[in-house]
Amino acid sequence: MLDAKLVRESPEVVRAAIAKKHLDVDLDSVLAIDSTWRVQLQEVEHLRATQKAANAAMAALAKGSPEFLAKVAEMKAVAQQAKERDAVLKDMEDKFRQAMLSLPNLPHASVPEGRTPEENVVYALHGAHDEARPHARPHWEIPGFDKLFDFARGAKVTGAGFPFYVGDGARIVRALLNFFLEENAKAGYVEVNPPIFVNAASATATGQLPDKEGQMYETTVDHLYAVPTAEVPLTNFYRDEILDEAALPVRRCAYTPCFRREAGSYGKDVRGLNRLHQFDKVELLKWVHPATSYDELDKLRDDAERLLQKLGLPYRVLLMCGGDLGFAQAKKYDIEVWAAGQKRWLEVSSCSNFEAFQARRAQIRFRSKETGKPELVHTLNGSGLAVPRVLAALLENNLQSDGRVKIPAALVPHFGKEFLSFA
RNA sequence: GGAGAGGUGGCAGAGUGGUCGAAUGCGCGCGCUUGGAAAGCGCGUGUAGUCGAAAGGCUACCGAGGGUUCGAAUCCCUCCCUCUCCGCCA
Repeated sequence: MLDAKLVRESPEVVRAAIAKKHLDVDLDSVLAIDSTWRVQLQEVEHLRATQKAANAAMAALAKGSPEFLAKVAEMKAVAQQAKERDAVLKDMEDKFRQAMLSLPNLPHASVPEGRTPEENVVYALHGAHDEARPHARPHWEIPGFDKLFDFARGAKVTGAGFPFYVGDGARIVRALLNFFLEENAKAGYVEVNPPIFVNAASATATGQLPDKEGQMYETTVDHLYAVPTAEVPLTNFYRDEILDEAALPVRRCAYTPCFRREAGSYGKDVRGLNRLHQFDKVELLKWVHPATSYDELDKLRDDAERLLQKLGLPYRVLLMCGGDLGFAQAKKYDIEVWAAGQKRWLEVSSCSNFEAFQARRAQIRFRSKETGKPELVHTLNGSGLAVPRVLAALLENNLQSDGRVKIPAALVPHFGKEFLSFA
C-alpha cells in the first residue's frame, strides 16, 4: 500500500509508476474516492464533536431536570444523524481502502523500462552454461527417475504435482535444505521454523488476499491458508509491532514446504520438478532501515547467488523491467539456474525490495532514534533457494555417462556420498 | 473436548453509564540537588486519521466486531486470545 498523502499530493508520481509497470489502474477514480471520503469524514467528526460537547454539558446538569431532558431530546436527533452519516462513512472507508490497495508500489529509478519478460536486463552471468554436456537430458527422462521421484503414486495418493521423494530422492532434498540453511546461518540469517498455515489477516498483510485467493489452499474448517511461501508467516512475525532501531537490519531465514494451486499452467513448464503444487523452499527475509534497503538488496542477492556458486551450477541474474516487476516490488532480481538437459533457465530465486509497501500494510515499524517517532521499515525477501528446480538443474547438469549424478563437493557432507544413484 | 477466570497505556494495576485518553506506581526523558552517583523534588512521556502555511484544533483507539443509550473502558451479543483445573493425545 502506498502513502495516501503521496497519492493525494503527488498523483503524477503515482501515474508515472503505473505507466512504468504497464498496469491498467484508474488513478482518477482513486483520487475521487479519496476526496469524497475526506468530506464525509469532516462531517462525521463535526457531529461527534457536537455530541461530545453536549455530553460534557449534560454531565453538569441534574439528571431529571428540564434542561437535561431538553438536551436529551435535542441530541436524539443529532445521534440519529450521526448514525446515518457514520454508516455512509464506513462504506466510503471500505471503498477508500480498496482503492488504495489497487495502487502498485513505485518502481525504483534504477528499474529499466520495458513491458515484457524479454526486456528484462541480464544483470549477471555466472558459470559455463553453454559448455557441451553430452550426457545431459531433461531430468524426467533420466532412466530410473520415476523411482526416486514418484509422481504416479503421488497423484494416486494426493494429486498431480505432489510427488513422493524416495531413497536418494528424499536424501538429496534433505541435503539441499540442510546445505541452504547452514549457509544462510553463516551469512547471518537466524533460522526460523514457522507455522505453515496462516490466517486471513496474515495472508492479507503480505498481499495474497484478496486478489490471489485462488492460488492458495484453504482449510474448510477454521479458514486457514497453507503457505505459498515462508515469506507470509515470516513477514507477519513482526506485524503490528515497533522494532528497536538498533536491532536493524533483522535477518531471518525459514524452510517451509510451499503450497501453490498454480491454476492454468501447461506443457513443459510443468514437466517433472519444474512446477509442483507442493515444494520445499528456504526463504530469506530482512527488515531494514529505509536508508540501507538497496545495499541490503544487493547483499541479499549475493547471498542467494553464493549458494548456486557453491553448488557449481551455472546461473544468470535478471534485473526485472518495469512491466515484469510485479505489483508490490520496487526492484527485483530473478536468479535463474541453467538446466542443461532442458536447455532452459529455471527461476530459483526472486530477490525483491518492497520498500515500505508491505510494511505499511502490515504496520511494521521501528522507532527512529533521530525523531523518536515510529517509521515504517523496508522489507526485502528472496529465496535461498527453491529446492526442486535446483535439484532439476543438478540432475541434468551433473549426470554422468554411467547414469549416476555427481554430487557437488559442498553438498557431499550433507548427502553423505559422492554420487546419487537411480539404480 | 468439559468447567472456571481474565484481556485497560512500555510494564504493573485502578476504574462498573456522564467533564476518562483514562487514577496510582514502576520504567523512560529533561531539570533541580550532588565532588559524582543514589535517594528526593519538579515537569514531561501513546498511536493513528483529518483540518491548518504554522502554532495548534478536531476525531478515533481500553482484545476484535456488532448492539443498547442523548452518552459506553463500564451494559448486552458474537468471535479471538491468555491463564487454572479435568479429560484426551504425538
